[in-house]
Amino acid sequence: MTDTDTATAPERKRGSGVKMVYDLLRDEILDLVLPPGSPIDEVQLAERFGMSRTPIREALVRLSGEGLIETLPNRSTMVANIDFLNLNTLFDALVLMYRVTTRLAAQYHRPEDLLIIRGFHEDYAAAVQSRDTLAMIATNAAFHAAIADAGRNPYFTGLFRRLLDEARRILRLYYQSYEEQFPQRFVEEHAEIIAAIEARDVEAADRIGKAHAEQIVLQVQKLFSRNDRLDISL
Amino acid sequence: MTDTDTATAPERKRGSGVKMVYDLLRDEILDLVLPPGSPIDEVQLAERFGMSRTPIREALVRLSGEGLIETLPNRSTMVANIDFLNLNTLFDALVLMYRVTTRLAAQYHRPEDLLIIRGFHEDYAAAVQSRDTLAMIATNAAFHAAIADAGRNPYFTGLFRRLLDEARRILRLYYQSYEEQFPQRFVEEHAEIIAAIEARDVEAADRIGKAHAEQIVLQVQKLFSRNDRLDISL
DNA sequence: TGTATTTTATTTGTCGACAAGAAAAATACA
DNA sequence: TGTATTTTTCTTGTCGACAAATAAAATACA
Repeated sequence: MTDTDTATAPERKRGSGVKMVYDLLRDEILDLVLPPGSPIDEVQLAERFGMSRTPIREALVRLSGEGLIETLPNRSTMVANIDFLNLNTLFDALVLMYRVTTRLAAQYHRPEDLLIIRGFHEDYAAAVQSRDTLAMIATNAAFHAAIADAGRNPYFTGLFRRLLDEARRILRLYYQSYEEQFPQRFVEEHAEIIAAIEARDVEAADRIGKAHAEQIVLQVQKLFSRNDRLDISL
Repeated sequence: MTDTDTATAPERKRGSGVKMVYDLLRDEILDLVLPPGSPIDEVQLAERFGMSRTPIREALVRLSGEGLIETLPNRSTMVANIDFLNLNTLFDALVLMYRVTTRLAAQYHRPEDLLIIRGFHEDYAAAVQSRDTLAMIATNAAFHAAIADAGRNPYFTGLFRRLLDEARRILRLYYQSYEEQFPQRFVEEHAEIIAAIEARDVEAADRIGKAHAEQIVLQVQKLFSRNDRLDISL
């Protein structure tokens, strides 16, 4: 938007353009800076980043592969909509992956994994402390992704990351409406999860992971049912 | 390879090139026509399909997003290797997804889903009858993907499809070495799965799905342990 | 005024060309 | 002969331009 965007990029390394565009667009989509349905203009992006349409296009193909943007043949491309009618399928998948990844982490984690997990745990706690909503959402996702990594199953990790991404967008909506509700509780639950993993207590990890996930799902569902009622009454 | 490839494509619709290349490469990769590690040359593909490198490139980006090809920056592109050391993670994920998708299908399927599922079931039986290995592998994957579709959870379906793809490559190896062993048994198990789904018996679907998956995994594992011993003894 | 048809405008998909990067080949040097 | 350095070759990443496809605007017609 400012002229610094075009000015500050006279030279850049050869393969770095796509990644830069991909990362930035992804963050903007997940943080709802680009809300669902926003049109995406290749030419505009090309001008903004000071590069040709080719690398932009590659980044868009990547994002489309992950379902973050939708593309009408020969016509517009836009940020993927959130399918509110089928949120339950997202929640089902999230709960199962929470359980499975926490379980596997308890089984297969190595000492160095715990350092990383604890790092994100502290980041999340700090974000809660400073009431930084966006940081809370992002570090929460990073925390659980780190746990999944410790479980060492790339297939589960891959799906879980996608689910957490989608959840990021929904949580963003959530925290837009009702701020500062119960994140402290999540901090404590995260600590319990870490303890179960460290103790290699698979069943406890499963149980706590499931409870944690269902806790979140329940709260979000409550929010949406409230919103639904509002929508109807208006 | 033959000159018909370049001759037969003077005109083609606008957005169809990528899909054509994508579909064909995908099949060739999954059927091991292009074995793991095969180099992929953009220019060569462009000549073969009679188009420029741009649509080829887009198809490759897509395939890379699904993990079917690996790409070294500024250097070669090749068919993704099979990670034999971590096959257990694939099997873990497969067994879980077999269970989950069969379960959901028992819960949420509609009458028309059963028609599709039965269709693939018969295709598979026919392939077994005619001892067409490649068709067996492909229709088996299609059968289970159809069940997943009937479960109506796009996240699970997406992961399951990826897993079935990867499994297709492994089964291809398997049937290359030891032909015609026990596919008839699978036909019967498939029939049992359909029955459980139709009866909406969730627990039975889960149980049979799990048993079916573990059956396959066990056989494949047996094969590979046999191969390992061979490798060592040579 | 309302609808059908043509024209324009905008955006995408594809192309051919060129330059950067990395490996392989060739050369220089001990 | 063996190693280091330069040169060449080959492949990829990026660019600017053009044509096809579609939507929007303009026009014709009732």
